Amino acid sequence: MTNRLDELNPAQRAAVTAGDGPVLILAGAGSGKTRVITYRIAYLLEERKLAPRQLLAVTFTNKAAAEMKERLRALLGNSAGELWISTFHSACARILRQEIEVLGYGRNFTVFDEGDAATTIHWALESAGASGGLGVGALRTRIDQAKNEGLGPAELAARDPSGEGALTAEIYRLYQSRLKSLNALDFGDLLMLVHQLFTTRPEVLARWQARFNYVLVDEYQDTNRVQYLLLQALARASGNLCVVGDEDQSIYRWRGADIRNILEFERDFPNALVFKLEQNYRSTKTILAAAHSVIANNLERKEKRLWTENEAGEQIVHYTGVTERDEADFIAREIGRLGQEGFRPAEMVVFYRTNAQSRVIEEALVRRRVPYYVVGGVRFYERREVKDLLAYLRLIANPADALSLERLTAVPPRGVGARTLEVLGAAAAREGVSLFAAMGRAEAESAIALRIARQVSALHQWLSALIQNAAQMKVRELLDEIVARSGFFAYLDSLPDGADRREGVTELLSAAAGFDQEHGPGGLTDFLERVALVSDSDQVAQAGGSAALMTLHTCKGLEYPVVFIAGMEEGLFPHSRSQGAGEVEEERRLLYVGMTRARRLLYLTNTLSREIYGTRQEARPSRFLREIDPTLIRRFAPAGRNEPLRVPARGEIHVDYSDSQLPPAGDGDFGVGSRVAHPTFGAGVVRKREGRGEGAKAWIQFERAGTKLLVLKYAQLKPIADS
DNA sequence: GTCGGGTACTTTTTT
DNA sequence: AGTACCCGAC
Repeated sequence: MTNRLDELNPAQRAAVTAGDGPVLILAGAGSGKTRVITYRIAYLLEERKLAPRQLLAVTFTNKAAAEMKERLRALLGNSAGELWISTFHSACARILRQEIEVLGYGRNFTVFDEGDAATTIHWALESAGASGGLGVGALRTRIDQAKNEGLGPAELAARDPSGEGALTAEIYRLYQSRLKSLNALDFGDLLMLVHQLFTTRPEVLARWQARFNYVLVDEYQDTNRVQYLLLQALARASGNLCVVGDEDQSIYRWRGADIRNILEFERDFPNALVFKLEQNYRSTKTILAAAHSVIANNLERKEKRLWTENEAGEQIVHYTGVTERDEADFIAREIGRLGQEGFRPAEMVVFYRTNAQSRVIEEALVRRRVPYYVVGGVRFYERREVKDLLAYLRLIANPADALSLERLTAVPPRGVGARTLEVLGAAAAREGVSLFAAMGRAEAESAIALRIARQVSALHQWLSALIQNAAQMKVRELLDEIVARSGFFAYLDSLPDGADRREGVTELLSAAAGFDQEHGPGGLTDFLERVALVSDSDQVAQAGGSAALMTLHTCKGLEYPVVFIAGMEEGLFPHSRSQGAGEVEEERRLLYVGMTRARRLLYLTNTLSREIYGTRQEARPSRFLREIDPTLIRRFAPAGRNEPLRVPARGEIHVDYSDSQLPPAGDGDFGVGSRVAHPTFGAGVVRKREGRGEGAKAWIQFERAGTKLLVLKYAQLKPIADS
C-alpha cells in the first residue's frame, strides 16, 4: 500500500488516507477520481482492516462497478469478491430480494421497464375512468418524480391538492396497487421501497447498518432525494460516508437529482472532511480553458479552476455546415482524415444532445466507410422480439406478472385473443387468483369456446412445467425450449422484417449463454434483473475498432482522444424544452461534461438549418459557442462550393456548401435561407418550410412587411440570387 | 375482427 | 419523418 500511495498527488493521497467519519471529495473532470476511489477502498481494506463485506460502494453504471471490481481484484486478489460495488438500483434490488416479503411482495418480483410502467399507467387511467387532463407520459413523469422524492400517493395528494395533483395521486395509488398484485417494481420502487423498509422497520435498517460499516458513493452530484435519505439512514450508525462528485457535472436534475446534496454536504454532515482534486490529467490546456470559460457562466456552483501540466495542444475546431448532412459529412471526413494521421476509429467519438441526431451522422459514416457503433438509443432489451421472448422468462420467474402473460399469449399468435383474456381476467378477479391460475381452469369457463380453452390450458400446462423446472435449468435452455416449442422463428418469418428480428433473438440467446457461463443453472431471476438494470453506457466498448456515437448524457465518466460535439444550436443545445434559468445551467453543465471528455482534439459543429419533425428550420448558433474564449477556437470550413478546405481568417463567417443538400441558389425552390421577392411584400428571406407538394408553405421574413406564412403555390414568389 | 387510411403527436436527456 | 392510435370499411 505504501508504495502505491506514491503514485498519487498530495491531494489524492490525502483523500485516500482520510480517517473515519464523513468525507467529501470534490473531484474535477479528469482528476483521477476513479483511481482515488479504488485506492481508498484498497486502503480501507488493507490498512483499516475493514472486511470486504462491510463496504458498500455505489457507482453510476454497472460498467463502472465492473471496472472498479476488476481493478480491485488486481490490487487485492480474491478478497475483492465479497465487495458490494454496484449501482444504486442494483444494490437496492439486492437488498429487496432478501427483505421485500415484509412489504407484501414476493422475492421473485419483476422489475418493470419504462414501457411496462406506461402500459400499467394506461390501465390505471382506464380503470379510474379518468379522461382529459394528463396523459400517460405526464403521469409517469409525475409519479416517478414523487418516488424520487420518497413520496407515496397520500403524501403527494397532501402536497398538491389541485385537480391535477389529485388525479396524479389517484392514478399513482391505482398504479401502485396494480404493481403489487403483479409482484412488480418499477425503477423508482427499487429505491423507494428500500427507503420505506428503512423508515418503517427499524430492525431491518439496523441489520444493514451493522452490515455496512462504510459507504462510498460516486457521482454524488447526481443523487436524488430518496438516495440521499437512504445514504443518511445507512451511514447514521457508523458515520462513515464518503461521497465523490463535482457539481459542475450534475446533469440529471430532470430525473430528480438534487445538486444541493453535494453543495450542502458540509452542512448536512458538519464534521465532514473535504478534499479537492483540481489537477487534471486528461485534457490539453486549451480544452480545459475552453470548458472553464463555458462553465464559469453558471451561478449555481462553487468557483474553482482545474489546471493541468499537459501541453496547450490544438485549438478547438468550430465548423458550420448548411444542413445536418453537411455537418455529418464533415465529421465523417474528419474522422477519416484523422485515421490517416494515426488515430484509431475507437479513439474518436461523436456526442449529440438528442438520439434523433444520430441517424444522419450514421449515414455519413456509412458513406465514408468509417466503422462505428451507437451507444444507447433503442435499447436492445426493449426491442419488440426480445421483449416478446423475455415475457416468457418473466412469467416463469414471476407467475403473477399478468402483463407478461398477456404479451406471451399473443406472440406468437395462438388463437387466444384479447377477449379470451378479458374473460379469464374477470374470472381471476372474481376468484381472487392470478390470471395465470385462471388460465389453468379455462376449460371450466363457459364463456370460452372449448377449442380455445384447450389452447389455453395447453399453454398453461407447458408454462407450469417450465416453472417447475426453472430452478434446475440454465437460462439458455429455457429460451431454447421456448423458442422451439412456441414456433417463434416460424412466426418471425411470417413478418416482413423477420430477418432483422431473428438477429435480435440470436443475440438474446447468446447473451443468455454468456450469463449461464458465470452462473450455472437456476439464475433466471438474476438474469432478468441484470437485463432490467443495464444502462446505456454499459455497452461502451473498451476496445474494438469502431468510432462511438452517443448522447451527451451517456458520455459521463468516459474519455476519448478526439471528441466531436454536434448540433451546437439554439433550441437543440440548449434544448428548447430547457429554457428556464436553472435548466440552461444544466444544459451548460452537459456541454462541460462533453468537452472535458476530450484528451487532445475537440470539435464543435453547428448548422444553419436543420430538419425537425419533418420540417426544415432555420438554426442559430448556440449561445454556448459565444461563451468560449474566441482565441481558443479555430473556425474551419470552405468558403464556397468546390473550394478546398481552408482555415479562414479570424472573424470571417464560413459556411460549407460542398455537400449541401440545398438546391443551388436561384432555382426557384425557395429553400430555407434563400432570398425571395414578393409582388406586394417586397424582398425577404425564407425562414422555415412546412408541408410539401400542393400545400407547401413557407415562413418568409420580409424586410418591410414582417414575417408571413405563405402558400408557395399562390404566393408568386421570385427567387433573388444571393450576392 | 382485421385492414387501411387519416390524424395527431412526438423524445430531450435515462436508471 | 415516423409512429401510435382512432375510426370507418371490407
